[in-house]
Amino acid sequence: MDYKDLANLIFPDAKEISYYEEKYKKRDLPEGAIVTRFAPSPTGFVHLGSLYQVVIARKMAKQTGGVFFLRVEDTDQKREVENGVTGIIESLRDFGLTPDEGMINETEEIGEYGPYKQSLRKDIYQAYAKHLLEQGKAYPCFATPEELDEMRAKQEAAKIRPGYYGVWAKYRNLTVEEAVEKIKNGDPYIIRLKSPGREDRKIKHHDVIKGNVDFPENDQDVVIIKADGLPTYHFAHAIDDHLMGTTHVIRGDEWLSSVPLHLQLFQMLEFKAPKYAHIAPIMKEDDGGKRKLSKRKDPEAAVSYYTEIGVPKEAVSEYLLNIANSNFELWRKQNPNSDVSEFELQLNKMSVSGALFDIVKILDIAKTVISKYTAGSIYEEATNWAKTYDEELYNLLQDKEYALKVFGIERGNAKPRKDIAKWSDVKENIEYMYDDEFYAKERNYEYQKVTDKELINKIITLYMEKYYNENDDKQTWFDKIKDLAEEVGFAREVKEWKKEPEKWPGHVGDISTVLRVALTSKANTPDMYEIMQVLGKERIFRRFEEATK
RNA sequence: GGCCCCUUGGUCAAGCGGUUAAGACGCAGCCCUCUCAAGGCUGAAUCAUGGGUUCGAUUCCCGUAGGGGUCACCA
Repeated sequence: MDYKDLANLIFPDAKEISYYEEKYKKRDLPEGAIVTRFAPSPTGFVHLGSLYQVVIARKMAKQTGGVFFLRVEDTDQKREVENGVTGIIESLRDFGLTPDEGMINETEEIGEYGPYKQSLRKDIYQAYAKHLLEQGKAYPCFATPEELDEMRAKQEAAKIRPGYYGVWAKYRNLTVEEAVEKIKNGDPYIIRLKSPGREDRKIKHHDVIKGNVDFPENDQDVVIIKADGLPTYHFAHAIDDHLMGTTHVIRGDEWLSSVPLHLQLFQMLEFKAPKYAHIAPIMKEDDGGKRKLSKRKDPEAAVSYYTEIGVPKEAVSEYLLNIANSNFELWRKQNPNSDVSEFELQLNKMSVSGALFDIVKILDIAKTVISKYTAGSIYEEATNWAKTYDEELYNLLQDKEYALKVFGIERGNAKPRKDIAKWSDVKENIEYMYDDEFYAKERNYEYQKVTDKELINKIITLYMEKYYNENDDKQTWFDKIKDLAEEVGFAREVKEWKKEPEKWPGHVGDISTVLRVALTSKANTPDMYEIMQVLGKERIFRRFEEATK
């Protein structure tokens, strides 16, 4: 009896690996094309850190004419969540990050290298496991969980390196006969790699992001096929990324320490190893210290958070790109209107240590992004957001023609307004432009500098009776406010007043503030002339009359 | 604890043996023919620490401290 007999006993139906090697042809791609992937567990949850990886992986593929695919890693049934795959795909779509191939919903997929769901690839993994068994590069291990616990306890007590390796690898050197007997006897087992590594030898690894990193060789006989017949992550990674033609494995740096194992696996399977790029995690300040952004503790760790508060998807992507390559910011400044696809991302320029997450900066980017939208796209996006998240706003926006006028205030010019960072800001930004809302709410007329009610009423009345003309252009309009200021004894020009502030009780700005507050019940608003244009004479006068009561 | 990685202003960071140590967010002040949001200008603020190497270290080497990751039949 030899290894072949053992292999046949364990996996009698597995195909030859040549079958798969031929089935999955080398990808026909241009020179330098990069193939990347996103390989989540189907939990339905997408972490900001995962989105970060996706932004980077997809961008690298796109900018080199390569492929970015989605593979579902569901080899751990405990992690599975109902409709988890759909949840992930939808989250990615919300950010405009659709994969070129892979799963497209819970059950369907596109692409020539499938199945893209690991649980459906069981026969593939078993074929390769059989191949290793045949060569004596893997073996069945009969250790029970209790046995392993006991071993670990002993190792811990003796303060030696824990794990299944060397002399501790109890079933490593069983003869084929002994193994066969145990199997025939019905003893449960899993398949382990027979690691040829030695802990006292170093391997050199060049990581695309981390640079040169030296590790001891892997000498652990890791599990490659579990009791349920499914592979462990490590084994699946090697098989899948080989067969699917991944050129660059871009993943979180919690995987960095598995590199020696992975490299060993590729070598033992006689595969060409991919390049690895290990991304530093996005961190969060936690009383003085840093820690990874946490799914449980931090709402902003979930990408759905940004969709919910209505941060535009480009803003999130740009922020992430900015963390990835800080020269992105400079590029954006020089190319304010270029598409991000024109920016060339460089993996080797990425930071090796984790950046603290900065929501303020994300919102700043969002403001700039939104400021470039036309009134029309703001209307579309805000309405779309409001439909699911804010019914009141959605109702306000029903009169599209009017909403467009409101959103058009100080927009579409060279220096557009920059006051909306997220769609959830919109309502309070435009509410006062709607009469129903305006009159329904309690109005606090805080006139700032001018406090005398008589004078306030005089200013408003004078303005209505003597100065307001709906046909005035902006210059004339403002000149008239100056005239009004003069008439009530205020300075015409702010500058003049600043030179000799004791000469007048106030300046034209104070007068226009009175009008602004009377009109909107707010001390700060966008350009008052444009607001008045949108409101129209009748509504303006009604508001003024209301204010003088 | 073993192994691996990291350390420039409050934050993101450029830098790669000689620089007045970029830039952005935030903060403060000023300016901008009405207030805001912007925009412009100005300012405060950084090389963890101790040793080397060198004519010269933020930059190279070693130690220390601090931080992060990892040590599963989870990914």
